[in-house]
Amino acid sequence: MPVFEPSEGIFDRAYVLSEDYIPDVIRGRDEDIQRYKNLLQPIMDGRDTKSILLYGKTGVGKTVTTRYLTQHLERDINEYHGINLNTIWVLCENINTSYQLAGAIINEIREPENHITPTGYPSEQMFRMMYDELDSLGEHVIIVLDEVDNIGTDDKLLYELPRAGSNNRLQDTKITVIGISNDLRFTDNLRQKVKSSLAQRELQFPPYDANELNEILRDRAEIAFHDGVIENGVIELCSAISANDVGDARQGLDILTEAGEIANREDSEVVTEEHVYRARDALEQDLINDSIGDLTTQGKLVLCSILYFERSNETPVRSKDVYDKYIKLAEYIDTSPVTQRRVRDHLGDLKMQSLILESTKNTGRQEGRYKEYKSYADVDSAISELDKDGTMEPIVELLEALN
DNA sequence: TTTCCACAGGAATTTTTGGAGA
DNA sequence: TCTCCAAAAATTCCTGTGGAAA
Repeated sequence: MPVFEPSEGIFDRAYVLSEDYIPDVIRGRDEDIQRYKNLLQPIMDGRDTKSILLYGKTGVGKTVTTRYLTQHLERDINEYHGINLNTIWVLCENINTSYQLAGAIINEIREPENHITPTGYPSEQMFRMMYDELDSLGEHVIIVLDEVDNIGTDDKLLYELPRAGSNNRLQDTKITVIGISNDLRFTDNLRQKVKSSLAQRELQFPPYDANELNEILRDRAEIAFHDGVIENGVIELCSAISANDVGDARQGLDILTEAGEIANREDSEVVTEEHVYRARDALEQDLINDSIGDLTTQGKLVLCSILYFERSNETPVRSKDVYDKYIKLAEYIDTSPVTQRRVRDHLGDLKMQSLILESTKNTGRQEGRYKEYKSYADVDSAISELDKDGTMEPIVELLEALN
């Protein structure tokens, strides 16, 4: 008996809904694509190119458009000139220094068995290895730095990389750097010399409106699902939810995919609006669970402290009391507690991840100014997620006992 | 209008962790 | 095993904040 069998049901070609799928037609971006194409044309003509910085909010088509154009450029330049154009795609999501970026570029070029480790090399050695790898590719290379705004103030490479040819760091390879940023004010925060190197040409992608989202989702749904399985109003609802948020097509596609999977699991023959609402909630919960799973032990302890007060109906709770409880919980599992200052940082991180809510109180001379916290995540779900980490088991039992 | 409270959080520094290479 | 290296986590020190009370 096989363990897995092809799942039948409402999906026809589900991969069409994935992030990696590049459609034949990019909707709602005609003018942007033409301008982008003009900036890449010098590569086709064998002329020097400028670095390009593309920015716009999440899910407005920056990545898919870049993939679409670089893929066509690779094919066309090979057909007309017999030149091999390499595109190196680096997702800078977890990269915040030039050192880490150099390591990521090396690993993009190398085979997995030759990947390097993220630390241990002197900086200059790391940069030299990166330029050697790039030079070994020869001809023309496009380096796409997706979510480049994650690279903070350590931006040496963002300045150097676009100038690598003119600075003789590369002998045999020409490179073009494309930066993609979700932060509309990214260039405002760049040092002038980095800006003039990385963002010689800029392109901004505006958010999609509900009609454009509708078109995108409908196009994909027609291929991804069997005929007639999407009930009237489902596409419009997915578009409306994502347009109402930030005009994010990725979010709309994720909700549609999840709604389809829920319908599939329940052997439903159609995807309904109710599936869409449940999909939205499930995706939100997944995000929270992922955030909890990624917390350090100290971060989990701080969250446990707030969950303790939540279970005791004593929220919102001020930071001082969170710290006192945190100390007790740390002792409870034999972990050395960190300082109050550090716990404030952890509270800030938990707030950033939408796991807790924060409000400021000020009682003047009486008790001064302080912050209060309560859980934003569903308490039962948060506790069950914490339960997956064995080290938190005694505290999870304590929290369960409060129920 | 000034003082005071209790933190909040920025900046600099130190410690810890994990990896490379001799 | 030891030294070097970079990143991340944590600590220490300090100034800033804003509203009620004086």
